[in-house]
Amino acid sequence: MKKITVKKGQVLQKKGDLNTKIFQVESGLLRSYLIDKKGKEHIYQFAPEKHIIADTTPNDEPCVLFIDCLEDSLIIQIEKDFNSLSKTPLKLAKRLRVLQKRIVMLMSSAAIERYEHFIATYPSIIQRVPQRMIASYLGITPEALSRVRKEIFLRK
Amino acid sequence: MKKITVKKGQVLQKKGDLNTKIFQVESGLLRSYLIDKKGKEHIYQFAPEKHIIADTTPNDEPCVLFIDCLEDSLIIQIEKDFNSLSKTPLKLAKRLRVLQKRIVMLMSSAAIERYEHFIATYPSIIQRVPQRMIASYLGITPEALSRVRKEIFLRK
DNA sequence: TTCATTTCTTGATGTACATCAATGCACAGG
DNA sequence: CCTGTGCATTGATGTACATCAAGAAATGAA
Repeated sequence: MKKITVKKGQVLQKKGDLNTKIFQVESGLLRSYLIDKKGKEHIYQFAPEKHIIADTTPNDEPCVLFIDCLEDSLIIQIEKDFNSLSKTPLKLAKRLRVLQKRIVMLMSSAAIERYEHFIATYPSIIQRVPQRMIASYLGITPEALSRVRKEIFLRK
Repeated sequence: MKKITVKKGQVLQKKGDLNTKIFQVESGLLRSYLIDKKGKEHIYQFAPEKHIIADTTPNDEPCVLFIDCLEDSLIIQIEKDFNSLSKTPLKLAKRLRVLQKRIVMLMSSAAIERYEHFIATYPSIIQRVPQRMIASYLGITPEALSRVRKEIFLRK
C-alpha cells in the first residue's frame, strides 16, 4: 500500500497485465475501460476522489481492463489480496451496489434514461470529461449521445 | 442465519421489500430479476448450488430485484449486515468478478457471443431452465435467442 | 390418452442505435 | 496570425435486435 502521483494520460494498467492493484483515488480522476474485438473502447468505470477502481481478475490471470488517468491524480495503491480487502467491507458493498445499478441500467433502459441516470448520479463528472467518454461509459456512440442531448434540450 | 426449504415457484423477495437477506443456495436453483417500465422481465442472476444471491440495496431502502425459486431448494438465509459479510471475502470477490464479466459482456458483445459465453460458463443451467429465461438473462428476447441458436447450429 | 398451457420457432415488419461521411468549432503550438 | 488536432453535431443509410402474429412442439394435469 503506497501513495503515488500520476499525470493526466498516464497508464496504470493495461489489458493482459498480471497481479494488478486496487487503486483508491485521493484526488483527480481515473477511468477503466475495455476494448472489444472491433477495436472499440468501452468505459467500465469512472473513479473520482474517494472512489476505488480495480480489475477483479485473479492475480494469476491476465486482466481485461485498461486503467488510465484523466486528470493529474494522487492515488493509493493497494495489493489485490482479498484478505486486505476484507478490512474495507463498506467500500466493497458500495462497489457491489454500483455494479448492480449499472447492470440494471444496461439491461432495462434506453440510452436516454441511462444518460439521465448518469447525470443524476455523477453531475460533477459531466464537466470533467469529454462527451465521447460519457457515451463510451453508457455503451453508446458519441453521435447517439449528441442526439440524446438534443432531444432532452428540445423537451424543455 | 437460518436454513429454509423452498418450493419451486416460491417468491423470496419482491421489488420494494426492505431489509432483504442474502441467500446461499445449498441445493436447487434460484434467480433474481427486475421488471422494466415496459413491464418486461430481465433476469439478473441465476444461483445454483453453492452460489449466493442478493439484492445489494441498503437495508433501509426498497430493493429493486425480485428473487424466486426455479427448483425445490434448500437455502441458507444470511442477514445483509456487511460486517458478517466480511467473513466471506472470497465469495464476495467472486461475485465482483462475475459482475465485471457480466458488464463487459453486455457492453461489448453481440447476442450470439453472450450466449456462447453463457453456455461455456453455466453449461448445466441450460438444461434446467426454459430458454426464455436464458434470453432474459442475456438481455434479449426469446425469439432472438432462438435465431441465435439456429445460426450456431447451421454453422456446424 | 386428451386437453390446456407453456415453450419454441419462423416470418414480416418496426425501431433504436451504429456506422459513415461531412461540417463546424474550439483550443494549442508554431 | 494561421494551422492542425480533437471534439461535437448533423444527415443518410445500415443493421441487430425488438415486436407482433401465427403455428408447431413439448409439458403437465385430469
